[in-house]
Amino acid sequence: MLERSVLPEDMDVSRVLPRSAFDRDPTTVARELLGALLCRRLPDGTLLVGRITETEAYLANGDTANHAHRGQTRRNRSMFGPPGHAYVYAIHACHCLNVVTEPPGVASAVLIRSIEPISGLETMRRLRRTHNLKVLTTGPGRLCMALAIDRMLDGEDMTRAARLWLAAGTPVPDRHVACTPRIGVSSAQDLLLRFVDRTTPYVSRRPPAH
DNA sequence: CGTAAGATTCACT
DNA sequence: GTGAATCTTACGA
Repeated sequence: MLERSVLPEDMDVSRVLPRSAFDRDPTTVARELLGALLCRRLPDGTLLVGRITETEAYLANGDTANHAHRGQTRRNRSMFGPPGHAYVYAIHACHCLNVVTEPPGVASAVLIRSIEPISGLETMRRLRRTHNLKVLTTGPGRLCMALAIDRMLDGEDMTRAARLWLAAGTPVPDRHVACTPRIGVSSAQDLLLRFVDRTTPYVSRRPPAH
């Protein structure tokens, strides 16, 4: 299959999201990140791009699923820093990527759970050791493996567009967005803090048809 | 220092 | 759907 070498007009990875985009409550940021572009520059110059299709918000207050709900530790330190930085942690044998939200001292974040692969697919396939598009980047651990994201990128300032950043994409209209409970967390199942683009197959779990 | 618990994934039934 | 793999972190002794 041919590598897509030129991105579509509305997928300009230089439209970097500014810090103000993340200095807001995580629920709003999670919703608005749907459709944005997750961009990764590898040490050899390879550019990997995916369109965000699934996110989750983790709240600073009253959210026992938030790693920071019992205070700062070595692992979650990044979440207490400025908005727009990455919080990357390891779980089981995988890594998960979050973007820190709200001002320093307010420990909230948005977990990026799935992307639709846009550019750099051959490299992603090699990193993931699969040719199956359906599972290439659908799931927080899978997308981190596909984009070579690990704890080295914890704390990275994503507004500087160096190794890892977010760029504006095509906004996803409300009628295409489903809100569901978060995946893999036992607490707070009553909160609808997961946001999914219902029109794409590139998500970890499809929400109910209606 | 030992142990338990995951914001997961994969192979299987 | 179910269960096992896998491994880092956190926390208490």
